[in-house]
Amino acid sequence: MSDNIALEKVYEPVSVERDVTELWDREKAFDADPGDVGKDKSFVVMIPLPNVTGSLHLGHAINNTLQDIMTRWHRMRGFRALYQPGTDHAGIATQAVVERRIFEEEGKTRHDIGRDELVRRIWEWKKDYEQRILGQLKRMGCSCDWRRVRFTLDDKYTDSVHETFFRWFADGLVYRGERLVNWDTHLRTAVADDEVYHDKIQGHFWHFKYPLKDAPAGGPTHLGFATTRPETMLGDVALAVNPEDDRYKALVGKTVLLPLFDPPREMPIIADEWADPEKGTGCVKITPAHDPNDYEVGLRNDLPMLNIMTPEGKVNEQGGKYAGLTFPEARKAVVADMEAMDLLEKVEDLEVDLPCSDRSKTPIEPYLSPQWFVRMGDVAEKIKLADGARVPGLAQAAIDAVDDERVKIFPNRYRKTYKDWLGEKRDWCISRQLWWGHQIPVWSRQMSGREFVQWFKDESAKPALLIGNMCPDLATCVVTASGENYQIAGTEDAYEQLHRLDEDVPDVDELCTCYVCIRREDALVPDGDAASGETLIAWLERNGFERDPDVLDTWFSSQLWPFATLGWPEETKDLEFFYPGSVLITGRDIITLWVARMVLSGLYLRGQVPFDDVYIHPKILDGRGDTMSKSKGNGVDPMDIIQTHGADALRYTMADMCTETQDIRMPVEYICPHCGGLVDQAAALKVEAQRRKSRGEKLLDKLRPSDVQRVDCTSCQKEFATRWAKEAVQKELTVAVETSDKFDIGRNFCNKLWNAARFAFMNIEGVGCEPIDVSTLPTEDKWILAQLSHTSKRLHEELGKYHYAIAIKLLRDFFWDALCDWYIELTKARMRDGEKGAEAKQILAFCLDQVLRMFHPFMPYITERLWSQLNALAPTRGLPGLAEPAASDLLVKAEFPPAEGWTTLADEGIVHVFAELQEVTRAVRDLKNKNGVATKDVVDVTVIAPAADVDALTAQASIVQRLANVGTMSVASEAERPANSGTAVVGAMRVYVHGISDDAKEIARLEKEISSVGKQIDGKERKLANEGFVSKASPEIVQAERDRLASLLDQRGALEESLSLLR
RNA sequence: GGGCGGUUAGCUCAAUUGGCUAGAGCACCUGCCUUACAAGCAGGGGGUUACAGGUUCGAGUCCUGUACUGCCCACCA
Repeated sequence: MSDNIALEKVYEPVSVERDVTELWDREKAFDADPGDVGKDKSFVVMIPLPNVTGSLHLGHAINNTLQDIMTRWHRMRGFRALYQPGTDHAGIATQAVVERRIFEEEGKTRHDIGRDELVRRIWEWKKDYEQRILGQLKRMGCSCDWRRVRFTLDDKYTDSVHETFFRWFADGLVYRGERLVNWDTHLRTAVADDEVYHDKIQGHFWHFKYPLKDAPAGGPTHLGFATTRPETMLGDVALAVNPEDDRYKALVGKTVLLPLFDPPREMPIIADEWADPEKGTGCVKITPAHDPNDYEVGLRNDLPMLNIMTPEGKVNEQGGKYAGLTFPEARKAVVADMEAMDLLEKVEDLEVDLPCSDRSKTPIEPYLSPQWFVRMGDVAEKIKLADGARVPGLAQAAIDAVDDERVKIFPNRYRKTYKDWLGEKRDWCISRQLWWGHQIPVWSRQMSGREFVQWFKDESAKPALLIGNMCPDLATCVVTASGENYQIAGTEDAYEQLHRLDEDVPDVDELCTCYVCIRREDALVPDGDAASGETLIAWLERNGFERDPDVLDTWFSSQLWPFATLGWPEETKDLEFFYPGSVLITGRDIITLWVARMVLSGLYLRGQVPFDDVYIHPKILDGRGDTMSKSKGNGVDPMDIIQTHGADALRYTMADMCTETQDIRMPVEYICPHCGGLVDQAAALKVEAQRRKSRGEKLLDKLRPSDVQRVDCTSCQKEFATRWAKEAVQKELTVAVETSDKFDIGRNFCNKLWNAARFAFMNIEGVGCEPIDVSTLPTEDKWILAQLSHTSKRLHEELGKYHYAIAIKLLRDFFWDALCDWYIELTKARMRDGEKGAEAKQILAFCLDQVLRMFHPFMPYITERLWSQLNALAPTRGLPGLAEPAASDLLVKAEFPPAEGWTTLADEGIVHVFAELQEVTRAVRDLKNKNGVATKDVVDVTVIAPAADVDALTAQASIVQRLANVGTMSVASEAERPANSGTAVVGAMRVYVHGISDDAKEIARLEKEISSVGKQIDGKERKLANEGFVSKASPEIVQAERDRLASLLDQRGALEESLSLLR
């Protein structure tokens, strides 16, 4: 071995990853700069921005690995590839985490410390976790352009958010509405549907009746109904029956009395489809302000929306004598009072679903509260997109984009998820009663309609000037005024509308709220007196306007990710070149929340879809089949895997397991810090569950990994801590690293690649780059080159379809099976022979060159390291005139093997010839093995083959000789079986391995094989005797079956002949 | 409740429009420390494709139903 081949015998990822990272940093390898539109090709992957709530787990690792594979692949294909990094502020999630922590450590709530202080604390948290996340991404080898890191709350990003809000506001797509929201009475905030989970609890089903007013003679005096939530009866405004229900038809329009009030509240009996005649009495109470279905009924029937709840979850002044009670107290009181009035008929036990807030774990209440919404449905006069196209509505625009395949979704089945959800066209509630996020850029003030008009018309009042002077730059603000009878909105014609107002304002004394939406926080009052330099915001606040305290839903900002990161709303070079992007790679859970919204906002704001493809990848599950998540505490830190197996092994394994249909199960093990033994996490959970049971604890749910703090090592019996343990426990016991033996696959593979390269390096130093005549090459050379070409072509095909697992398997098979196990083994002897070895060395160098290029997107570190070694030892590589890949100092920027393969090398015929030789080789090896002959022992072989093949086989004999340790191999069309030979039949050939068997053994073996072949023959004969098969199956299939039968018959003939000779 | 998946070797997964003897890796068995690699090499055993029907010359693959199981969405007066 030459001195400059200083590679360790075993691949050590730690130092290699460190060195290669330095190299890439130094060379600015991932910097993506815009090129010439139309001339240069762009490839853009936007990272699905991780939340700064916590650090990344393996679920992110697969996501980012798959993104990086695509990015690196395209970069090597000559695209200007941008992999955009960044993080999400993740509103509710982050605020909740920090709040919880503050409460645990200091016993203070957010109200104790105040808005500014809480936000400051969250920024600190963010700084910490953003750094950790970016560090994790770097260590995983993600080739992001690190100069471009963005955060959804940074200043420039906030400009994009305001711009979007402003445009939607101006177009009337953002509106203020009273809506039922999921109200968290503990956090005093609305939470999104997806932040609500449902608990099953044991509840009751109360059957009550309300008395009828003016009950018809002889008719019913009361109307029965049932409820699981009696306290909401305080908000009842009607009873509903089904219009088709004959029992109640006569009562529709009559009045019932709600006797909990004094005097009793009178309510109509209405007909509405919501009432199901099959359920209960067929009569249902309607509480529009506290139930989503009743809300719809209320809208349809023009019922009052009677809110009976305070934000804290108590009964408000609408609740009469119940005001001030909490909802549970009100429930008891209502039931008691109804019972006292003899209006309670019966109580059933019923398991009811209780919606709970994911954040505070307390029950949520449907609550009527003012919120901001984005209109998703179709609008009357169509929406104008940024490119001028008109669409019926935002949701429809996004549906159309998938329908006509401007956006292609892989796998195809997820189109349905996307379209079904958008098809509902539900308006999007974008306001959140939180402190962490983009505060809504709207200031408001109450005033009378008269005052409003006066105020705007007053030339000395700034907003009037704003509107009047500002037409060219209306950009800065839009004013809408909403009252019962009028509404001003829009930009160009707002001024006109305003002036029309004084003529026909119907009720100018009515109070209205004036909302002013600010486009940019730093916008100045354009009053011709610019020297004052007062900002609009300051001006508004000086004039009694107050900013909306709410912040925007976190998805409002993340939907802008594909262009906000590129400088939008400024028309930057980046935006021009890198938008639209190429592919979005993400998990299936955010197809609706994120993907759909990026498409619709991309269309609206840019006139183009944000990406061509969407690839949805499998989920990583733990050993029990649960998805990995922070809240379950079963997420494994990729750093743990990188520490135990290396980043490339992590990536290799992820790609290898990434199939089309199947989620990825990842059993987790702790590595005992004392003895290094592995302890199964699932088993540790069982032990913990037992421990708790024996302590008399009741376990409602199965335990989560985060519930386990201490584990006894099953090998050394010593105790260790998990990463979920309290700090004191972590200090007392040592914390165990988590791992999974799944990653052994990747680690083993890296080691193989490492060692194959070491072998090559020992042989190829200074190898030339001479013209080669393929036709005169030895069979194995032609074969490996044909396989290489084929592999390159197939690799492109599969990666193009996002078939990661198939792609990496192709590569693996080429490298390990073909190159290592056959080609290198075959050429070892040649390599040592200076003269004859030259060609083999050149081909080996070329193959290694190609293998490293093809593997690089999957395993960037190890391949980059080996690449520099290869460059040092054999700087010129290729087959002149046939295959001449461009040289490159850095593999990360090297040219990828061609999409069509190396067509000059694609000799399909040789592949079949070689396959036969492999069969013979295996047969000899098998016979030796079965007869207890050591692999290295040399044996003689006789092959009996059809006369036509004898010459060719004789010529190729050396392949079998070299690989199966064969001394002499004689090939003939006829020969006697040498005494004590082991016999095998391969196709039309008979293989005798001399002197390794005895007749008795051989007879038994042959009989067994004849019977096995016989079974196959029977099957084939039956099939071919079948009229239907022969007449209906395609001719090629039938012919193939005939050929196969013929060869089986030959084989049996040969076996039987051998057998009879033995006897 | 609606939708989308899954159920194939002991384990984790493949199997391109229905068509060679249903394939890999891990684990297991046998033999090898053969000068790149024992994280390796050479061989081997192991499957009534969840169950029940149906379509077809032919079904892991298509259809119907059942049973588990996972995810997404909606909702339960």
